[in-house]
Amino acid sequence: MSLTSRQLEILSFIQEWIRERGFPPSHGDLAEHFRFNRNAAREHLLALARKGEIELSANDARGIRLLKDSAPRQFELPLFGNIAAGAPITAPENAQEWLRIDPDLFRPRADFLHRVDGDSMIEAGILKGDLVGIHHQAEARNGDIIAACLLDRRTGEESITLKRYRRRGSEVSLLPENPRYEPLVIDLKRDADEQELPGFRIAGIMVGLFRPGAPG
Amino acid sequence: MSLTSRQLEILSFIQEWIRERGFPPSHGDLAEHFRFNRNAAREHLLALARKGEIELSANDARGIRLLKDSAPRQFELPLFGNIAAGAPITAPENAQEWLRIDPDLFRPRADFLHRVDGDSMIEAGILKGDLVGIHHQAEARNGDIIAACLLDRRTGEESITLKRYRRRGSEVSLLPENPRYEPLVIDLKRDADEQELPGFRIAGIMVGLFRPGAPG
DNA sequence: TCGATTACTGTGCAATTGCACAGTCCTGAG
DNA sequence: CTCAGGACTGTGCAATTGCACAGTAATCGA
Repeated sequence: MSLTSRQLEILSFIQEWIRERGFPPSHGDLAEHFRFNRNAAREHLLALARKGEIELSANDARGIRLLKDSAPRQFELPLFGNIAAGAPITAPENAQEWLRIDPDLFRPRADFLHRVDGDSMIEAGILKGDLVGIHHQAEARNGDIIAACLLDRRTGEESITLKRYRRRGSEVSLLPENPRYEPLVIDLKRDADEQELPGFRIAGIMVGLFRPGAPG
Repeated sequence: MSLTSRQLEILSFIQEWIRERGFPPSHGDLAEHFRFNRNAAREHLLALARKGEIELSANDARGIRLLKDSAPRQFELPLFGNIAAGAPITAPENAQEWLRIDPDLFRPRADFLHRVDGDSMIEAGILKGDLVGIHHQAEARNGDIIAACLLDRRTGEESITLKRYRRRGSEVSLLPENPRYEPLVIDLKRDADEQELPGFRIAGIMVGLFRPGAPG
């Protein structure tokens, strides 16, 4: 039995709440957040329990247990796809998958993983299919490997690409680590003004990688 | 600040309770189980919070969050050093460290991690300092990257090295992925007989890698 | 058109719950 | 000996909380 979109909203909120605080929300907490009646909260919980998503413990305050995916998210990282239209590309609810890798194994802490889809960074030891750990931050130093977020203004689609970062004045170069590829140069002044250029922002810096599987 | 034995009892009970039910116990639940007053429960919780074991959310029913890891070892991998004398090099009790990475993220499952200490595998995208995931198995196919276990018969020390495996008859070649290094060739027949040669066995095959930190 | 389901509002109650305050008993360090 | 801290008992209160019951409205397949 599948969930309605509203029920999925409620379930996601409960998961998020538990991850953040370590204990489930009460009926009142749900009602306050969604701005509905406490009884509406109760009925949603009953529906989620009926559909096997959660288990309710009768008469116990916050007596909610997540049945699916009950592992603590505290030690997991979200993996994001390459392209997002509309919603921000690195919003937790858009995660393709959650991998049980402790974010604190990276320095600084990783906020999400990104799958590398080409061989443009091969000389930095980053192969196609590798999952790179990214620490969310809007600025980078020269020489950092960054997850660059490029916006195609015609389609509204955002994509993430991994490149070495170099900035001179208002000119940003995104350098591949493979002689067969060309650097991408962006003029921040023009980028801010013109509509034809792809919008650019730094999604974060690379803080490590995970490779599931041996190389060829 | 360390816990008293009583406080440890209480903390263990809370961890167990959460694992079983998915939400923390109330003061009353603690009081009922330990057959003491509800206020005694509260004071124990305050003590645990003071000592940094838990975090309490004021006025929230069951507002307890565990701060230190209660993550099951199930989702962790041991990291082994390079050299072991005497005891088998990959015995869990000799682990340098346990890292929270789900062994099942690798295919096949990883049994331990090994830190790469040179650049002999650089062309396979494996850099110095990388942690490679190894699946325990005694045999390998040609082309597999293996963790080779070499025994120095004079000192009794075992060391692990990562190489690509190739076997022709009784001749095993351990091939680096770097033109500046030479292959290591072992004759299995002579290895079994003579005392001067280093003993060789396959500790396992590489099934992935983890790199904490960005490259240069 | 009917019934089922979803998604709510509104009210009320009894039990649960966190918390405050007042005490007791014991142990170990200064 | 004193004093602090741990480990409790006991009481009381206000807020929180789960839950029951009574409705409303919209949607949707039969």
